[in-house]
Amino acid sequence: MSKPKDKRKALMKSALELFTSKGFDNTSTASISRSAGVATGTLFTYFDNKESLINDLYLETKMEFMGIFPPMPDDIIMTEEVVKVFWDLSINWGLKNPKKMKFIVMYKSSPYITKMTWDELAEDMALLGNIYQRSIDEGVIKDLPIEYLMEATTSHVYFTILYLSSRKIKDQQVIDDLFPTMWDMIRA
Amino acid sequence: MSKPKDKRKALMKSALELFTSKGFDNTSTASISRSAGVATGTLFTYFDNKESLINDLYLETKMEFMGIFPPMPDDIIMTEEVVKVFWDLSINWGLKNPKKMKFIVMYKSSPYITKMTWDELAEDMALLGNIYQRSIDEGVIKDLPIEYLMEATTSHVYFTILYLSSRKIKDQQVIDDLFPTMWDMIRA
Amino acid sequence: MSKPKDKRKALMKSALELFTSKGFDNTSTASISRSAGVATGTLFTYFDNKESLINDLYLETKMEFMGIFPPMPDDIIMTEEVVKVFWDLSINWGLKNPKKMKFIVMYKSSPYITKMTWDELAEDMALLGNIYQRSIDEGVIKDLPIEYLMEATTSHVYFTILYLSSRKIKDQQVIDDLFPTMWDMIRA
Amino acid sequence: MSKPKDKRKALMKSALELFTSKGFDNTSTASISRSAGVATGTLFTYFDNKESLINDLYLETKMEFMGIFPPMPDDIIMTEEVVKVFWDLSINWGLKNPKKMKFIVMYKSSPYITKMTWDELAEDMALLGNIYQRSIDEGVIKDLPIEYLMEATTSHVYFTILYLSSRKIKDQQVIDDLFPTMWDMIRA
DNA sequence: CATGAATGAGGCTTCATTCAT
DNA sequence: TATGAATGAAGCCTCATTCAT
Repeated sequence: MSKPKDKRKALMKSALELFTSKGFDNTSTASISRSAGVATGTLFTYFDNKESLINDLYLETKMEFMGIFPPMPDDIIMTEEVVKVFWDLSINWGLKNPKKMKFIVMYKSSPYITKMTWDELAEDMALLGNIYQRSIDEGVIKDLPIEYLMEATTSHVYFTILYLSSRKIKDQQVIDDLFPTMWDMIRA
Repeated sequence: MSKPKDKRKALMKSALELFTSKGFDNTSTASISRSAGVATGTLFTYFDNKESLINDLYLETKMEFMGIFPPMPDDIIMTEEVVKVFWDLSINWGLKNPKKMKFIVMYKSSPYITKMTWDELAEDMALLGNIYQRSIDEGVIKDLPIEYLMEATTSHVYFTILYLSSRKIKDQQVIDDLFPTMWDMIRA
Repeated sequence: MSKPKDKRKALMKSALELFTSKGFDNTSTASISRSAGVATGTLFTYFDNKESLINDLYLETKMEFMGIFPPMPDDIIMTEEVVKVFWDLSINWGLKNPKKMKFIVMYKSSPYITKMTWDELAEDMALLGNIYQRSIDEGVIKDLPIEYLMEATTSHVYFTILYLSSRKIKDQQVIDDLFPTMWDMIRA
Repeated sequence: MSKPKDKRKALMKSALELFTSKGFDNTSTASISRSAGVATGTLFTYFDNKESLINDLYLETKMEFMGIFPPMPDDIIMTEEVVKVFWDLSINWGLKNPKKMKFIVMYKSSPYITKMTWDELAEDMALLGNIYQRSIDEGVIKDLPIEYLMEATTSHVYFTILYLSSRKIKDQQVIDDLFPTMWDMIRA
């Protein structure tokens, strides 16, 4: 007797696997079901439709990723040490979860982003935005549009993870060595 | 009467338009033909198949982009001034050709890259690689893996174009202001 | 409600009907589905593709045909009486199943024969070959290449069925009268 | 400067080649034109359509085949010697023109036979029919329906040619050895 | 909740034929 | 006559989704 939600998890897992290896459109819902060991119809008892599955998968993956960051004091500023902590946490999570990382990137440049997801992203932005603003005010990072800085750093982190992943590099030393590209990019 | 190759051009144009707005898989060959004002079969007199159309479109777009860079002396080094020239040329072409830019990015992370295209890219890389190597040797940029530096800069340029495009910003002043994120990222 | 496999049977029946009346290439999968009263896609839940449908239809038809012959003692020889039994069984089955007969003939000269089917045929041949060899050794049939004799007789039986079918002749008397053309052809 | 009708001949030749190797439906008119070294449209200046080309090709091939038989006295009878002459002529022509032979067989069991061709065949039949009738009356061949005997012999000749062709056998000795299967089949 | 056979719209591609040059 | 680009109907097949069990 399988626990309730077991099948949902299996479907999510298969979906992640297949979407990242074959792309959204070359992955049929039937293949996801098959790979998860459930019937074709079962997928639709857990998700309204394929798009919904993709969005749910994104939301949960994103939440898992956001969960790795420790709570921050309200008045934190982006010093080199602080940014290095984020860098290490992000890169290491990405290297341990390459498919999840790839999925997040794929999703963001896909036509599946819905309004809901956009709102969700905006929320993240708002929180982070404060930190960036304060850091600019303190003169520790460049005085450029906040959105630009946020997205540029995010983008650079993703890029670095993809670079290391594809070369199967896991050395902390390398991660340390690459950090200055990040920090110099934004520091004042 | 229409000039020869007129239809081919129309198909290319429609394809660029539709692929960038709806994605490769959500763009049917029929919709491309319709949008180009030709019969469904006509597309296949100019391209063997959908994949072939995508590859041709990439190759021609890439060539157009590469064509904007002036010839360089063999012993050129990546000083701030030199990098700034590339930055300006790239960003401005990207802003004038946002769809072409988007298409290039889309293509590179799609499953449509064929061996031919990979070889073509490898060639580009080899040429640029020398410049990076010399610059590292001269101590003007960071001593990090060449591939990392090349891809990171490329990625950052693309990101910046997408950022500016989506906000319809065309100011040279802004482009100048953002340049330090690029240069600081790699300079020694 | 319909019994399981009802649709498969209906598809097979329609396929036999259409293939024999219009040929393989002038029969669309859509027309088969329509004629069977199912949706276009349904055909493909029972058969991988058109070729597969044709092969399955052949295999099942061939098995049905082979099933009409009684088990033979291992040392049987092709005397006139024995050959007459085969003649009667074959012709009568052919007259009762003219479409199936026509289909078997069509299939054998089509490009749809796959390796599997060839192997299957080779097996039949091997079994029959022994009988022919023994009969030659005993001097009851002509001493000619076994393959020639086997194929010539098979071909003559098919021809006779087609001849009688197209004229709607079912008389046992006629079948008896025509038998000597067969027997004289091969007897010593 | 090519003679008029040169292209027509080239088209006929390519058509024979392609039809016999790939079948009617897997041979496009474009491929015939290409193989004949003419433009796609040119085929349609010589033939109304594909079907017409097939019929013309059949008619000409059939006439060539019929032309190999020497004129016969009006009161000829099918003695063993006479039949042997037909057998030798037919088989040898078939072995020298395997594609033409194959084409004739293909055509007869295809959906391309039109009324015109049927009429043409009926004419042949009428002429030959007299010979068969006289031979039956003289008691030299079996007293069976004339059409049956005519078609059975024709069919057996075709079969033998195909058998020998596919095994690349050209020995006159073998042809002689196989003759009794033919003669015994019909002789009284 | 789970199943999986069934649906049918829609996608890619082929090809006989036409027609302006 | 000859050309070959252009046409668009038609073919095979896929797949998200439904629904009776």
